[in-house]
Amino acid sequence: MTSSVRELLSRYGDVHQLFVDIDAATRKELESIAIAKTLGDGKEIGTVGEPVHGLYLIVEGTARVSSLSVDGKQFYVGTITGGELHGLASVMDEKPSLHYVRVVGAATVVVLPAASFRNLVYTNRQLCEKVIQLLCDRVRFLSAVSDRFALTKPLERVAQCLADISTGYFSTGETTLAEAELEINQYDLSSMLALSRQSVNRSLKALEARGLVTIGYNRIHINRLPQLRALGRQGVLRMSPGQTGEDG
Amino acid sequence: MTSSVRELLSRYGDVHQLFVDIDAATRKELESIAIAKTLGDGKEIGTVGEPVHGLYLIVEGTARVSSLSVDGKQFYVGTITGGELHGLASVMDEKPSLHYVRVVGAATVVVLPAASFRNLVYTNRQLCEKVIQLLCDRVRFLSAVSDRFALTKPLERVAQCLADISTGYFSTGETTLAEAELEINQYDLSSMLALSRQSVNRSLKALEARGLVTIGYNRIHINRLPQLRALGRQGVLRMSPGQTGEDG
DNA sequence: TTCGAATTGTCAAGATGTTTACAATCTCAG
DNA sequence: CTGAGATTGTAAACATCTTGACAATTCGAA
Repeated sequence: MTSSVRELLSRYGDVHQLFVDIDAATRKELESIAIAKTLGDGKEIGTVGEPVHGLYLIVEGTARVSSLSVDGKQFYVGTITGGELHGLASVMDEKPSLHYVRVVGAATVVVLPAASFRNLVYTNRQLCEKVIQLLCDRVRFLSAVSDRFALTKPLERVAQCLADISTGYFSTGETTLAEAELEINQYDLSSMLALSRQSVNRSLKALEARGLVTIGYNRIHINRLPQLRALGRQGVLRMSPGQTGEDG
Repeated sequence: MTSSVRELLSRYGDVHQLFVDIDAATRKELESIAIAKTLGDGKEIGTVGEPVHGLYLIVEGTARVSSLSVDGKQFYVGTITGGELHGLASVMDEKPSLHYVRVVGAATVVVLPAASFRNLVYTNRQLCEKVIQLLCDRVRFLSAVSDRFALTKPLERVAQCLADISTGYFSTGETTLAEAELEINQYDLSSMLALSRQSVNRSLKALEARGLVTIGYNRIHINRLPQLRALGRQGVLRMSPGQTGEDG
């Protein structure tokens, strides 16, 4: 079991920030408390209002994150995939999970049991710094999400949201890539933006007309991430003559 | 100077969670790096995009927190007053401030310089636990803010927002009070809800008609916090016969 | 007390998003 | 290859929010 964990962590370890630039001893400690699991489709690794068992690191596969809204409807928050975490805040403050997190298809995860992980964090400065850094990242990300709702026009909201997703939803977001391929359908997008699917479609069409994105089936290709982000930030993007609709 | 800090912290120290339940030694360490300042009206203690000087603890007075939106307009985020902090995430991750924070009137603050504070945090387990706890609180709070925007109907959004403010915007929020007095005008409220002032007014009137709030000049009195919160959570609140409009 | 700026209360017109409905397209299992 | 289900594309009717305009109220300063 433990050997399997080590194998998994060494194979995918550097994918997550938590394991980057830590010394061998710390890594060994993490490995010693970690438990590898294979989870089937639909398995919930987090339920709103209930405590989490530990910090989940998705190694392979994906998990869908959603939140509860009025009248019990769930709305889409995001998808975590290989190298991403769930449950850090809940593990550290011992309070209930903020989201529903459900495995889609199947997933291989590494679980760091809550109590053991907390102990490690508070006795290992490296890890402690990592955790604080990750929580700060989360604060900044969530701050950006609320700011997005100040964008009252659907077009800007959609643009900003796509840009955020492209940059990496649960990561620090220092990417400078110009393109990205998002696996998301328009319904999910609408539910995370508090817009109707039709409005999202309209906005997407407008973005496509400007050559910023290309709409696919269950996917959206981002052609010009910087411009997309600028659209969200600065309101209406005025195209300079000559960069009109040369999308591939 | 330092004596003034100690005096201030001992007078208001327990107001903030950061100073609750810490031993004398830790407190002394905090006091030794702290700097007391009196800031005049309009003084900015945080500017979006610029690094923060340190962790600010408001001792007396208030500071207005706002954020930048499209086309440079600022929108209201909240007000921090006695016993509340600004700049924790920025101090810990050494990244720019997330908000504009401007003193209103005048304020007495205690500043914990960024580098010294970080050092202290990483060498003092008690403080470290506090900081992680506070960051988790922030994550939960911001999570609630984004969730609020999933409430598409103005009435629910307004209700939820008022409830959040009443519970204490920058605190953990375990209050069980039924009433509260909010010093906020309808314009600020509209800007934090991404609604027009007129819509907010309409919703407030509706809430007042149900006896949940009482509208004042630059203030809103919360008569029934639990019901207000329930309204946000459960959609439409159906009144049981007999509890109609007996507001003061 | 009085004046003036700020805030709140309302209303009609216009803009915009949602709803409802249905067609077109895509994907995947059989 | 085919058919069913899921997803995307569109349009009209409807609901609702915003805008703009102005009156009423409140509070503080003169």
